[in-house]
Amino acid sequence: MNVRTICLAILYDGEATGYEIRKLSVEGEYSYFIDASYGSIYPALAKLEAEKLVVSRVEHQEGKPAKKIYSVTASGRTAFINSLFEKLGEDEYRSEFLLFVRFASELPASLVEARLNERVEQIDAMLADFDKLGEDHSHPGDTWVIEYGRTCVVAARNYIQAHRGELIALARPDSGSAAAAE
Amino acid sequence: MNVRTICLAILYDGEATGYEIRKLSVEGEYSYFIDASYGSIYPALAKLEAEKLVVSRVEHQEGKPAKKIYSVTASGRTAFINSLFEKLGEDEYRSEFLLFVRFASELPASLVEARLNERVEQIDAMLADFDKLGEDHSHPGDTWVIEYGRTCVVAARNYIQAHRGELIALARPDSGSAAAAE
DNA sequence: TCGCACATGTAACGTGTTACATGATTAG
DNA sequence: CTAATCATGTAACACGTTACATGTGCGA
Repeated sequence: MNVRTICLAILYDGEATGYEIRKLSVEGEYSYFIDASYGSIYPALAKLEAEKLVVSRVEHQEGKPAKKIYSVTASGRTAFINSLFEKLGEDEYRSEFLLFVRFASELPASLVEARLNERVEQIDAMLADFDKLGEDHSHPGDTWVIEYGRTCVVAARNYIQAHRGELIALARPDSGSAAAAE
Repeated sequence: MNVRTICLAILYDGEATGYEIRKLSVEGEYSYFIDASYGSIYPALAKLEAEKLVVSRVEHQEGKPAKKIYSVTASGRTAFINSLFEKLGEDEYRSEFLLFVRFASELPASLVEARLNERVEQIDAMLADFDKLGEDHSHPGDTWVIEYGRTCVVAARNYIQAHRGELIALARPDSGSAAAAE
């Protein structure tokens, strides 16, 4: 799943500028698919325009830089939807957290405990984000996707809470008067 | 999480060749962290050796190409464990499946249903893999990681089964005598 | 007045993949 | 006889990130 596809997906729901697309991809509902930077979005949009899959119009604003507002063309819509008919690529999941966990036995118990706590906090923050995203679900499939995400994340949280003790027991006991990190 | 780190992690548990490291990263227990190709592993190993974090010895075999067996040095171990003390990078999850789902309302119900079925089958295959991996857990942290993975994947499977109807209802009704894909 | 939000874009760089080059043995 | 497994490595390429360049207005 490349930046190109994400641009088309976002524009499918309505026009947007490169600046807005990046925001959506980093903070918004699309942040669960990709994290794109300006350096990839602007060239992708330019290429898409050259291929006539999107068109742009410039809007001048007083006091702010001019905007270049993109929207999909009919052939852009067709191309995007057609791409969804093709065989899906596999999901990919990369986790530094799990690599850390795997080596818990080589690390001090206080560090393992601290990282486990951090992780639960991160999950709680994500859950709060999901709640906010769930409120304005402009796109019909959004709710399903958000609830799918929530379900997985809650399962992860429960697992951590239920099995944190086992992992800490595996870790190296803290020497002496370890009050340690929090 | 780069190839370099994965090489150190794998070698931490015992010596291996570049060929074996790739296999582990694609098929084995490390496939849940990364999918590395020869083109990235061999150069990474060479660089690691230049930095004295690993050493190699060549083993000649009759009938087969010579092997270059790598193992970590003391400073390699230290460097790896020290890197685990640093702030963890965030997990990243990319899913073409979820992008597909988001646009279910633009797609034929038969296609949506077929993809949902495929997905459940894929999850079942993963679950079977987890069972096999669970058998020989040489590393103490492995069991925890595998059970964490299993928990998340089972939650996803349950969600799909419980809410498949809603998604199919959202999709475009199949025209006419649609018996469609399976 | 300092830095942030708005807004677009490019150039250098990093990191990884795909395809190529090479070559023997073994199983179907 | 064909394909796969073992085994290492390089070169071309794709794709993306970081940092830079440029500039205004607004709130702390």
